[in-house]
Amino acid sequence: MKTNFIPIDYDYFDLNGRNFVRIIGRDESGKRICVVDEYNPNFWAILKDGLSEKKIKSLVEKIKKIEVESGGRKSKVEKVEIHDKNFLGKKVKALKIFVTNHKDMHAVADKLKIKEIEKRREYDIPLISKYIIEKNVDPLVWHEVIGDYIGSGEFGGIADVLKVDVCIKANKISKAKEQKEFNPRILAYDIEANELELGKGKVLMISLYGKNFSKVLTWKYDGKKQDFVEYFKDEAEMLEKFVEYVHEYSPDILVGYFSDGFDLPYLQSAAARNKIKLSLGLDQKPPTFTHGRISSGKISGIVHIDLFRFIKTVYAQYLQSETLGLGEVAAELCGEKKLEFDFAKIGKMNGSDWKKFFEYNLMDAKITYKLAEKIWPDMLEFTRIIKEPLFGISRDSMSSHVENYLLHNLNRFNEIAEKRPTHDEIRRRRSLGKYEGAFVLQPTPGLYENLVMFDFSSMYASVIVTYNLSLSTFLGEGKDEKGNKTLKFSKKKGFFPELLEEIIYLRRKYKEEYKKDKNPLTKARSNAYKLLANTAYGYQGFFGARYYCREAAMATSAFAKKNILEVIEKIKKEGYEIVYSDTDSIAFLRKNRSKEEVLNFLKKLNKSLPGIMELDLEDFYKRGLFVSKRTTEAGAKKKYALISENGKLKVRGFETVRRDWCNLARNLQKKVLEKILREGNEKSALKIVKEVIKKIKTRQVNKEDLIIKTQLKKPIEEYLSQGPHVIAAKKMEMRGLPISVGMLVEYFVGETNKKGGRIRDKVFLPDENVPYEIDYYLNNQILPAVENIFEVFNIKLKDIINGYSQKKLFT
DNA sequence: TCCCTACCGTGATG
DNA sequence: GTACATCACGGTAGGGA
Repeated sequence: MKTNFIPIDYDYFDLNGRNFVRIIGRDESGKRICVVDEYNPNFWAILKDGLSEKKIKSLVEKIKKIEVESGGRKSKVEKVEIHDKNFLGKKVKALKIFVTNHKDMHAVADKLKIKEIEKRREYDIPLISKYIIEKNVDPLVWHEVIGDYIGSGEFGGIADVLKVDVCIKANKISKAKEQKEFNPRILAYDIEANELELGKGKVLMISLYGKNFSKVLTWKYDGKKQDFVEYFKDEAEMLEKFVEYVHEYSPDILVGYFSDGFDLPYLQSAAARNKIKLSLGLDQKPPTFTHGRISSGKISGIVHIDLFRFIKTVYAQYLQSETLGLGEVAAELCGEKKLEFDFAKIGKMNGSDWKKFFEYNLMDAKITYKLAEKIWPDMLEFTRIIKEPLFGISRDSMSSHVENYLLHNLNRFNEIAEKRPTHDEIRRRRSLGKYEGAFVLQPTPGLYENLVMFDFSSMYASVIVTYNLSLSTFLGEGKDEKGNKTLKFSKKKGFFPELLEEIIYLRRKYKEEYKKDKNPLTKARSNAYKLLANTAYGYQGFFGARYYCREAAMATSAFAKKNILEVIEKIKKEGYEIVYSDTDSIAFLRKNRSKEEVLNFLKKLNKSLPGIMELDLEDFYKRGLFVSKRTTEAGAKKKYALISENGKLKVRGFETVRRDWCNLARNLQKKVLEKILREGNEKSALKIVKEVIKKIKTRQVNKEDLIIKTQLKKPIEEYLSQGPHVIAAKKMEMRGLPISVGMLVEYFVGETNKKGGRIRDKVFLPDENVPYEIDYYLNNQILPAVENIFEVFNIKLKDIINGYSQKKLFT
């Protein structure tokens, strides 16, 4: 038989000691399909230079005899092939060694620590990745499969157990001629429990939301029944119905928010307590959880996605949200609002409280669904570009994404993959310490007019490409004419810079396409390449990378610095005044020159840049404000505010954009900056400050504007320094409130009977009925937020706050 | 108890 | 352990006067 299908989930199983890949997908009519494919596990043995053919032949014969046995399974070397390959850009002779079972490759590799073999590689690459690389069965891409139906009892009875429409043993899989659109069936879920801690409480309700599908399941009968809720006799019955509904809906993707850390393990433990099986998998098996710092919940045949994890690694840097909670993220990305619910009520709820609770729970499932739909294009594009299955794509770190992209493209260079670093190697790399990073120019404080900002596009990536900086092109240390130490890199293009050049090229191409045709897919594609390009530099400096090269990372930042300093000199020579520069951007004064002149100059500059380095116009700005540091006269770096010609504000580094300052200070600072930038002077801004000072002194400020939020970054007992937020967290713990690493701790500074003293002795939780301390908010929040801004205009705000220089107020 | 400084810790920039 | 270095700044810890 022959059919088109799209691979969604990958797994493998053993039969008679051999590995078979099991792909779950859909065919073009939407039927769920299982494709079983053969895979012959293999790894590489790179031979020592200059072995004679005779020697190699006898070595091959020796290797062919290797057998290992572990856990009742026997594996042997099935086949050995001799290949001409590249390793880190160098030509090598290598043996491709096929082993019966993937799990025994380590054991076989261990037996090859012999003098003729220089290195053993690729036994540490997961089977599914190797399979995709070798057989080109790429995830979320349409394929044509030719094969035979799997009958009852065949392949370990796979067709009897799996809840799929068709089961096929593949004979040949190739790319489909036509790439149709693919819309996965997404089902979102969310649970509520009476205790947050795993294993402690019970699951009170479960909500499900999908296309034309909306359910709330519960076993709580308090008050009158709601017509949108399904009631069950107990928790166990509810859990069983949940499993049934999941199978009925038949999702490709089951999605939750923080569900790796909460919902799925909670359901699993509730099922265990009730002595039932949470048989969510297409093979009727319960979810499994990978070990690791954060465990990942895997459901066989259905891709379980914890949206929070994908958003955290891939999306977070582009979000304005101060936390990555479902409410804030969904509000920003899809304009969906969470409902309100007072969790303090749990335990003493009446009928209408329950109704609210059910609605709240369902709304969470609904906005999770909407969010999943919204970011589906990004997950799809990431999957197609990196070629790893969706399950990993939605959870992997950025370094893994870069690395997987490399691994899936090495074949084009006939390259054997480098191994993962060992623990010892990681320790060594980490012990090397920091190397010199970017250049930041110290600005002179002041209010400037008519600024121009240039910036390099994907600067570090284009430096890597331009100067060919990578592990495989690193030649070692050398000396320049003056005898200074240098790092040498070969002229011959390495695969890393070459792939990166392609990424940059594709990024530019898809960015243009997006400009012409603004749709979520072209945007997601362009964005994925941008992220890869931006992370490539960090990857080479990352201690856990296969292609770690500290020298390449050092050289990248050094060449970047050299280039930007040269451009700064050229801009100065042209007669402009430089105001600021950080890493890849330069701000300078246009003075009386026209924009055309500036743009022509930019063109001229670009012609002088090496390789693929490219300088862009970031924008023209009407005004810009730079302030001094708090304690010295020197200009502060990474702290400025600009207003563009169409009136848009760009605020960087100021307290306005820092979430660990109270809203009163942040909002006031923002208003002050805006007034000054719009009006070109400080007059009306000063008025606003005075009003706020008065409000504080007369206790007219709402407490919510005084709350300070700080993240708890580690368990409280690990803190050496008892800062205010640690004290607040301790207070919460004493009261039995849930605290966890990563949460935002909220507190305010209140009045106590002692004057002065430590802040931490005056920390109160938001609900404590204590008046706020006027002096603290004046001197530690408002003053520091605006003092330096007014100093630019020679106004001493300290005197005004303390009421010394009343005369000055009215000048 | 006051004052100074080193260090801790968070969260920003690019 | 989960891309990099650079920077600002509040607040505590801890020693000396």
